[in-house]
Amino acid sequence: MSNRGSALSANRPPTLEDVAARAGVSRALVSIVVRGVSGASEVTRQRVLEVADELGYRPDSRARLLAGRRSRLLGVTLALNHPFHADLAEGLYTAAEQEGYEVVLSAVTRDRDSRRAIDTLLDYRCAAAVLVGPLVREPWLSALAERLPVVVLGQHSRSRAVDVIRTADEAGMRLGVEHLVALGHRDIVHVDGGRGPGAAARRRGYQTAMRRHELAPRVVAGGPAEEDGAAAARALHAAPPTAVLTYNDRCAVGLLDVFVRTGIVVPEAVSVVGYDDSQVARLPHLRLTTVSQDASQLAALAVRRAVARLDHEPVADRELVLTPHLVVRGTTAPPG
Amino acid sequence: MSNRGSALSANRPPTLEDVAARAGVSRALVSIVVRGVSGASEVTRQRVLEVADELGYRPDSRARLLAGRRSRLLGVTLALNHPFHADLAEGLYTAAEQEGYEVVLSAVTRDRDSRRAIDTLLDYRCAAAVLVGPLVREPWLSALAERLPVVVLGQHSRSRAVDVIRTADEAGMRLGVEHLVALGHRDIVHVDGGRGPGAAARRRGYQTAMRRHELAPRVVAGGPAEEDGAAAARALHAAPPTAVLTYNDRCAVGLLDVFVRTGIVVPEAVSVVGYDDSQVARLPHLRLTTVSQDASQLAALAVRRAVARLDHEPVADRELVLTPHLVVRGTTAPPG
DNA sequence: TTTCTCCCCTAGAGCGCTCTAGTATCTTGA
DNA sequence: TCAAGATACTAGAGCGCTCTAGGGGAGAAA
Repeated sequence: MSNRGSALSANRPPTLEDVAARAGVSRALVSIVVRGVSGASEVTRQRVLEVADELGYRPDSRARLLAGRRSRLLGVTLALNHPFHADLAEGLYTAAEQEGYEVVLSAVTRDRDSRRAIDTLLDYRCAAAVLVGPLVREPWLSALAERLPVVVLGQHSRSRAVDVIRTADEAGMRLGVEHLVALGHRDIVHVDGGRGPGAAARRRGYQTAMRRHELAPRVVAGGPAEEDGAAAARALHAAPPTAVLTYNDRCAVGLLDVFVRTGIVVPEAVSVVGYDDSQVARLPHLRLTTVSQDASQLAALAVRRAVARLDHEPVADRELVLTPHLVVRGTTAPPG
Repeated sequence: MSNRGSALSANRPPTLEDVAARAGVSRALVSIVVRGVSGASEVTRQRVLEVADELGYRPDSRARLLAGRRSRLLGVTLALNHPFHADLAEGLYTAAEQEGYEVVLSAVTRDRDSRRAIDTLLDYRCAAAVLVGPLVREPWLSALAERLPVVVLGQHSRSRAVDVIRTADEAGMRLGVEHLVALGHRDIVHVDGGRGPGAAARRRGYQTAMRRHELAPRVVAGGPAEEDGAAAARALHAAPPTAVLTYNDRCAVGLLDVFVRTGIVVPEAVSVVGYDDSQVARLPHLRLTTVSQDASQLAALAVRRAVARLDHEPVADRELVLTPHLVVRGTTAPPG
């Protein structure tokens, strides 16, 4: 906002050199001050910061990244347009900042696959990668993990080369089943996630919990998106159960929509439980009962883990599994 | 994948220097080859590329960005979790690649405002900024535009300092109104977007179009999200119109949901038109009639404009306004 | 032959920063 | 009094690349 009277050429943003010249100290000292490390007297520190502010100095990320021994850059892949990923990304930004790291996002889209997304991160020479988006297949994942610490966030991975931070999907489904059973339901269907991340575990958790209550599991093919839930709802129309647990919230939304349209009243006729507690679940007109994964905690742990690896701290377990909890809202009730 | 037998130290990724040494040429020549510019014979070009591939060489973005005169980096702000923004981002990636630019995303979240997001982009010294996410207020926007070319994408801006690529919101609403009028509707309500981007223009477009048909405009307060549409639906319950145009698709989804729940059948009792043609509108169970903004074209034009500014090409108009078109799906029909 | 091009290639500076090694100054203790 | 240690600061190398200036050799023109 100021920049007045300085000897800066043209429109070029001020550099350390400019600040140093104006403050009458060396470039190295300014570097020390702006990084906030020790080695400068309080008096000079103040003066340098003042000058920096006056010139509108902002450190150049590229140069900083290039010069530093450790890169302090966290690469994140994610699928845009996925509410839960958005929640995680939000948490990652916050957590990374607290640890003194920067975040660079790389989106996975229809014509930009995970490998492309990861390559971009690699080109930035980020210190560690957090994979929120779809994973790359095994030989690639391990190869990646050889180059930098890799944290898989929010989904399971067989790979023994990466860290995994996720919630216990089986336990989550059990919570859902138990809630419904406690309400008096016995005819409980699971609309699954097919081959989606975590789908197998959730299916398994559902089946185990059902058997524990001596109930017959009934799985209907679903998927990760609204349309999959909608399709499942239509498939269920002939013989609707009294309750449904879906693979995720988006799936639940599609299912709910078709239910409502076809005159199946929720929760009076059918109870519905989602999974993720993403922002849609909290919408006042939906009020979806759902299994909550604490996105910000997951994100914080992922960042922590990445930093731990970078600092070569000892890590007890590759996999960190959080216990989810159930958020009861308006889509579940005793069977009518 | 190879890297065998090279004299590379430890785990350090190969550099230009490594490739040059192995190929027996200078660093500069390798640079020429990997950048794909002229100045190398076909024979050496092949050999260098072979060696580069063999070593698994990938250029270091940080260094490349730092050394180059022009940065070839396009900064993009966006709100995660907004379907239309995701569509735009997807288009930006594709378009930027074609122009030989890289994209860096900076998310705007609840505790990371637009200014923070933009500062991050600035720290990367990107060549130009494309603002998809919420805008910063005026003094800031102009100040930003003084430092680099700024393209506002998908929304209006008063600022004369920035380029704007968007669709004609007024025309879009007129299309919606005209479609409904042609179907025989006369009692048409607009659920508006409040102070959201483009909301004023859409409201105006609706009002103008209604008056042109000698119909009385009726605007109900809405907003950008599902819950706003839902609230509007409840507000309309006492005296439902025969048709509704909403501010955007998300708003329409919330509205539809409440309509369906309260027994208002769409499109038989009420027709609904959304805005954006985002991915939700295309969901098979929704099949939302909506005003389509061609995200990939918008994105391509935004990139084109940014590059034009960087190349100092003459630009006719600061603002480029595309004509939207209507996508008729299943939520509109003649009044019952 | 000489000179002028053109083509292929290299040397080396420099982008803005970090970080190691070192210098100068000030304390402190015996 | 001087050595020993802090403390405050600086010089300068180097991160991996791009890009300008220029070298050298081959072929064309004079």
